[in-house]
Amino acid sequence: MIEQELRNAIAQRAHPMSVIHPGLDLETLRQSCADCALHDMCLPAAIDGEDLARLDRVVKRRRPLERGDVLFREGTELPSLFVVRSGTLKTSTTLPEGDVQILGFHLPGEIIGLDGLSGERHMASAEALESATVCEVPFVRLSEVAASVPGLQLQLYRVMSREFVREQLHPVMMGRKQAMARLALFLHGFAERRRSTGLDDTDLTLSMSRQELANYLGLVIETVSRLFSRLQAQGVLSVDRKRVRILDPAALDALAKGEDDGVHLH
Amino acid sequence: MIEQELRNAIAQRAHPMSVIHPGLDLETLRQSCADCALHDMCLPAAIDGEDLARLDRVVKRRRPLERGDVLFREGTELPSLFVVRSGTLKTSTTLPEGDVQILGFHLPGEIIGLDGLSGERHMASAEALESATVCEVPFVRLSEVAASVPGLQLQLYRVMSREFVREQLHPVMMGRKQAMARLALFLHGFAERRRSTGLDDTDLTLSMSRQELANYLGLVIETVSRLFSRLQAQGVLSVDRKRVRILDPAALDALAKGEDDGVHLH
DNA sequence: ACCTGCACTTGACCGAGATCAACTGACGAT
DNA sequence: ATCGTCAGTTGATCTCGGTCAAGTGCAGGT
Repeated sequence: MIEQELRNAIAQRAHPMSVIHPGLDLETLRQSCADCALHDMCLPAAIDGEDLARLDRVVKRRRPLERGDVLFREGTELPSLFVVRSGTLKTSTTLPEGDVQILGFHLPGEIIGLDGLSGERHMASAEALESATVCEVPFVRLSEVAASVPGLQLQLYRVMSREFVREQLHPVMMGRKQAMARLALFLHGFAERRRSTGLDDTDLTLSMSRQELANYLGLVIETVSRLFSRLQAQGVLSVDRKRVRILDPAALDALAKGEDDGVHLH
Repeated sequence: MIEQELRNAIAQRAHPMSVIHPGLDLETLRQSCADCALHDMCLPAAIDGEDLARLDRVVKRRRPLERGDVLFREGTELPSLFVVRSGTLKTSTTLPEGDVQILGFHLPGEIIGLDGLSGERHMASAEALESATVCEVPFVRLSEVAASVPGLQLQLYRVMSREFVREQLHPVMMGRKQAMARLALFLHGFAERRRSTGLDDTDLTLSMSRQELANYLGLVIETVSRLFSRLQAQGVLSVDRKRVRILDPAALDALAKGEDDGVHLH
């Protein structure tokens, strides 16, 4: 199955090791939307022929990012959408009180920059957590093309809606859940998102720091650390720095639902 | 200033008393987008002439809703956007674990139903908290018109983005803040949203129950009750059932920022 | 006027998670 | 190799908000 092969290809590209070979990335840069392994989850889904070529023309293939590189910063004008092709990025915003809130971590195949689609400016910043590659789609040019390609128009709405719902539900659930359920939910979702792009869903590399993860989950770093220790002690995970292996997915799911974690305190 | 007069008109319409006179609402039903007091914050902003007339043709003016009436339910197909013209509505969704989460309360001038813009089905339910009127815009027809009216297209993106950012930030802040800051933030935002449509921003009628408010804020009902009592004791609010008067807006803002609330415990 | 019911308030207690603080271990520079 | 730094872990204590329980007061029905 050719689609599966493409998925394997992107899986390799997404691996941190791959960016060591610049040749691979140059090849990526030349690639068109038609050949992209992410094709069916990205904007060009259900588009082909001349319409696809028109979309392809407004997509900029950007050069690889290194850890710490900023894709865009809050307040940036002329916003663009970005599609993560490999690596991991984080988006964050500055709350009115001045402290930074991490809004999400973004894996290959995911779209970031929707916060700027009012056409004015980005409300969030995006930064690479490791070596990464992205496609850029300037929003004004995208909406021009979309206006005359109904399929793209629809897919754009669909993608926006998908993100809209995801971004809306996640923090709400986070706010109500116990600390353990939040972490389990995050790990579960992380694994699932990897699986959906054909990556290994049991052997995870958390490219964000404990601090960043804690911030995202609305917890303090000490709590996150304790939770990882507990999950390892219970045999649910094996944790070594950023490398996390899921040993008991069923137990993780149960914890994510806020069920019994085997530690009774009363 | 004619615009101010229109704002006063909508202010009266939004008042619970007004719906007792059906004549007023029938008049509302006949109104076109061009005459609407909400014109400049709604979809037709920056559109006029023939384009506005085309938009007007796809807008259904719905009959008044009573408390408890459901505008749409999760899973509904053929989703529409709705603009609140008077009254208050709530949107809610059912979390995977089965319990209901209130996503927001919606005042005149606000748009709900964006969760369904993938064109498939609504992810949330919307229900009137008191007598209310809304305009309905079937999403498929809106996107047809938008495709050929660049100004509407842009405004649609802008509105979606506005909601996107608002819905994204609020729950995140809620998840991190102390209980008092959450309530203060809610009251502050509520007052501000009323002011933006020309309504009184110190004399609030919270049409949702304590239970609904607690659910929205991620707190239990007892905590919300205690917070109201404390705010009244501190002279920040005067609270009488659903009627809340803001006596000290500055203190409320300070509390919303998570600052000292005058009660030292150490 | 008197129940009855429901929304809300108030109080007593307790536990999950924050805070403060000390410790460990990986990694880079000298 | 040794030090310094910084990320992460672990422990002790405190506190905010949840839980459980009792009390209050408005509203609708007979």
